[in-house]
Amino acid sequence: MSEFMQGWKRTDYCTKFSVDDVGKDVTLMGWVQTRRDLGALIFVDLRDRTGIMQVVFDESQMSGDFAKAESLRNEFVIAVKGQIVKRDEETINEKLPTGLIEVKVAQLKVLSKAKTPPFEIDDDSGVREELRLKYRYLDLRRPVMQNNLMVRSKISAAAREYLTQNGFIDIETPMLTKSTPEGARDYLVPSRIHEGSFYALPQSPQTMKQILMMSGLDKYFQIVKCFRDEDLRADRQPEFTQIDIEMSFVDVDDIIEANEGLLAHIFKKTMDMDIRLPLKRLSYREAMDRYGSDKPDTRFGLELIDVSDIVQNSEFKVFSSVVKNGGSVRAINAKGCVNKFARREIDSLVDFVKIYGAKGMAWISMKEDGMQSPITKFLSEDEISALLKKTDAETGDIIFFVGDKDKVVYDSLGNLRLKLAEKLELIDESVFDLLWVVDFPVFEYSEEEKRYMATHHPFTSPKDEDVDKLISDPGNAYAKAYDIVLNGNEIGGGSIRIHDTEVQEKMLEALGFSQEDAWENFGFLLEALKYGTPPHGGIAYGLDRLAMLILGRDSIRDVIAFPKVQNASCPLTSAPSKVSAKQLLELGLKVTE
RNA sequence: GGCCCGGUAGUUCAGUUGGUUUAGAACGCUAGCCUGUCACGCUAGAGGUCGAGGGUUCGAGUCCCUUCCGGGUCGCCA
Repeated sequence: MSEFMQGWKRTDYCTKFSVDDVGKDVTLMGWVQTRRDLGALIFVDLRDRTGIMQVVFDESQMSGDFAKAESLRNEFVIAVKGQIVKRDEETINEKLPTGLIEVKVAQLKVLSKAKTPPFEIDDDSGVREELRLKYRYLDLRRPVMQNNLMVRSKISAAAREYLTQNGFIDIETPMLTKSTPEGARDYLVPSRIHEGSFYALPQSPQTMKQILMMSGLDKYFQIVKCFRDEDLRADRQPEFTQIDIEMSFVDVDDIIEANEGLLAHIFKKTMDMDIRLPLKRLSYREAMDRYGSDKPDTRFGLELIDVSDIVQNSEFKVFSSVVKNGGSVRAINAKGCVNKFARREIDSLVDFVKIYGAKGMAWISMKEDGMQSPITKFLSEDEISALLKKTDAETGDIIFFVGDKDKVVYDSLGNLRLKLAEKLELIDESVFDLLWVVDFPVFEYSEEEKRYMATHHPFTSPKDEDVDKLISDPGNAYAKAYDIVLNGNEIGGGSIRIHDTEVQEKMLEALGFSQEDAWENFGFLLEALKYGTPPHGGIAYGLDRLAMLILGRDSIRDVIAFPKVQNASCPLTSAPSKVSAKQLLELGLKVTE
């Protein structure tokens, strides 16, 4: 049976002692990391969240407690009373920060025994994640995971500190709220009182924070959980945390400026890193044309080159027809890669771009003994030399070409660019590359739904000069929207919102809402707009993703204490689960097997 | 929903062309010995439905089919 504390008080964490404390009587508590049993002498590495202290049990100097010491096993929770002593010269452990000292134990309490854990609690255990998540409490004992959560805590503390000091008010918004069309699928919560009706968990507090601006609260922030019932990814969870911000009487530059201050504060406080302000800004158009992505990683080159004009009248129909149909042909020059990619690897890159909808990928390999390419035989000499000139092709290079609709070209080459950079190890992992992408289009055309969809969301303000284009020329309307990008990852995004009823109604009309639907879904917002709305806008950061990048992790799950796996279940609790017939009946739901 | 990768002692893995015995190794675990270990050491030992089900075969961890689980990704994520 476990022993009890019985008045024992922990003097301090295991690593808070040094040679200055030699001779002191202390009480330490923690977990048994390892035990080294030499017979009449037992060493235990005692672990807590700060690290390790070696404690020594010497049979000749302990009475009944020595038998207890012999029974200790890994992950037992113990309390020891003893004296800090200096280690002999030859027994100093330089690997431990506390390696100059140890605790000579006089008394031991076994506060809790432990089963043998299913995996070892150390940093380099490459244990199946499934198992780690099932026994998350053991996984979280690992120093690396404890550090992840502590750094995450520092990030949110730094954000809270900066925002509070700059006059932002922390306001909570409801978790049980109204389902909205557009955007992600909602998590729904059935109402007991209103049979057949549902609350939705918020995808973001978007409309609420706008209403707070209409309420005159001016500067708002919240570090808040959001929910989206969509498929998971390495950097996407169904519930995640946003640093959500909104300000009144501002335009794009004001928000960007305030957020650069916030980012600088976070990087300073969490990593002691100074970031150079103002940050780079790229327009959406430029980002797409140069990098094929609206979240470009600009830590390396391999930029896209538009060669549409060269091939638009070519006999090579694969290229000329896509240009005539409004698409484009673009290229990436993989400098000096002729000898790095064998034919088989080029073929696998061709397969790679097919993931993104490309029907194929052409290439010209600039070998020393001449060009090798599946397409040069279809092109005229003039076309070939123009292509080589425009792509700056030299001996040793491989030029890749994709011709298709712009979206496919951007997706394929944008991702090929990242793939090449990874294969060629072009990325300096120690660099933090922050930039703004601005001037997003208001709409994207959805082939699937045969209508325009909001690139950002339906409350995003068009640029002042593009208001009239919402209906007349939606494809060419640009928005006061911006994303903040870190190393090729979108870590936040926002916009100036529409603060005018008429513009908001036009926007909803352009998105295909009837007057009636618009009012049914967003009536509360449309009505509120009419009562005096300040120009306002804001931003929301993905805290999990930011923490992941700052910590250099590949998975968002490593910075979330209790994440869900790919099928959106929780291995620890087994959520989601069946509920009782009684619970279902109370909701007016049918009970089925 | 599609595509790709994976699942073999508690853990991480090896397991050749389908055939050497009772499917191995390391770590972990159990027991014994050990007063200066810190990757403690030494000795002995336990531990397996090869994810599951079906099939082919004289013979399946290995080949085929189905299925479950995990990871990555496309679609999706205003």
